[in-house]
Amino acid sequence: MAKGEQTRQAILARAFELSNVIGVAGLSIGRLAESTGLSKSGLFAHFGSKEALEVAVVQEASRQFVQDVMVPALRQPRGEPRVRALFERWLTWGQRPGGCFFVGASAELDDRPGLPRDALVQACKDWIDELTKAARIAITEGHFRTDLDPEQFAFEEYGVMLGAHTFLKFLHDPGSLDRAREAFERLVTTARAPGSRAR
Amino acid sequence: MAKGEQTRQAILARAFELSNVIGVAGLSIGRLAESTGLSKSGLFAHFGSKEALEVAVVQEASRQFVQDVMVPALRQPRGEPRVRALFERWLTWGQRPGGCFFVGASAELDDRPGLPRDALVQACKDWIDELTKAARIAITEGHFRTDLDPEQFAFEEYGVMLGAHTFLKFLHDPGSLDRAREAFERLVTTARAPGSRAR
DNA sequence: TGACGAATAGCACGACCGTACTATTATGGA
DNA sequence: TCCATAATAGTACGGTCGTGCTATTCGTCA
Repeated sequence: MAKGEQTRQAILARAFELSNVIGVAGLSIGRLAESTGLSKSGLFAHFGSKEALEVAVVQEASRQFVQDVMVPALRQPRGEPRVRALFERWLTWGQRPGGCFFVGASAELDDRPGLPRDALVQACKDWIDELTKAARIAITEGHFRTDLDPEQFAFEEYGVMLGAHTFLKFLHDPGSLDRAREAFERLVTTARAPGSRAR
Repeated sequence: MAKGEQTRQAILARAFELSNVIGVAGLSIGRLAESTGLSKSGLFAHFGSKEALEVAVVQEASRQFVQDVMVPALRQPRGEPRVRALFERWLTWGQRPGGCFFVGASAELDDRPGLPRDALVQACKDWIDELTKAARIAITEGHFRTDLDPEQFAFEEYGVMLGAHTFLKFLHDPGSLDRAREAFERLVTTARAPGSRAR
């Protein structure tokens, strides 16, 4: 019983690595089988369908994202420090080979309805929700203006992340990270409460 | 002689429509042939390879983008009005079915080196260049701060566009356009020269 | 240790892909 | 009008895809 779960996890780890580079849709069962040393049918049996495999990959990506980005960032103090931690942790996440899994997968799945897309949308919404909540907390903590719209803040922050990903992975612009950080600073600066200082 | 060019153009127009929705990579010669009423081999003969077809599609997209977005916007007065026109024209362009071709195609091709990718990178760089130049002109016109970094401005503007695309086409957020406009307003506001007023 | 069930492999299938090669039809200038 | 040639169709091939069915190997518990 344990054996099956163990290989399944190994498959998913490899599948996530691969799809981070070549995309969720670009992932094929044959190639994944070859890459894991399993037979095509042996691997297939673990998921039952390509679609189920894709869903599992999205969930594996979410699991790793929560572990690597969310949890550490949420350990930071409430308010601006936490907002900053979320952004910086994402920047690191986005620098793995292939860039941010979710940004890449979003573009692939946006016109392909189905369970994988649904799972991905949920993951992204959760992330944006977290960004929004962090901004809201920064308001209650007195770090950000009381009339700041936290959802708007999250939208713009997400846009900076998308820009960072695109400039880095697509345009191969070496200044991408610096530009993203500067954009983030401008975002935070205009969000600050009058009298609140950088931290 | 004219006949061939004529069908080729018809093919490309249809190919652009299709790939705007299903992606450049998702486009297949068989499906495109069926959709245009040609035979697979008859259509193939016009391009010689799938890759050449993809390059042609990117060029067709660029052609339409220049015609629909760039040219009209560049007819606006130099400075902030032109900056605004570029953004608003893009918003309209991004609302066609499938969203902005370039945003979608960027994610598809970012990990697939080759001529189609090169053509796409060039098109995107041209666009970002145009955004940069417009911001630079706005500085010389006295609309924007003299210490504004036009490239940084373009980066952030591009990020807003990416956000608009993602929130609209992937997250299906109906407030996407308003959020994008608000983000753009914040961008322009902080870019303005002291004493320069909204126009 | 034996046996039962889970895990994996082997193989075949139909579908679609891009791309040759050849045949047919349409076009446009002499 | 005729004919060279461009434009299009027909057909076939090798490859990969997802997936079903059957056989074999392996892990685990009585």
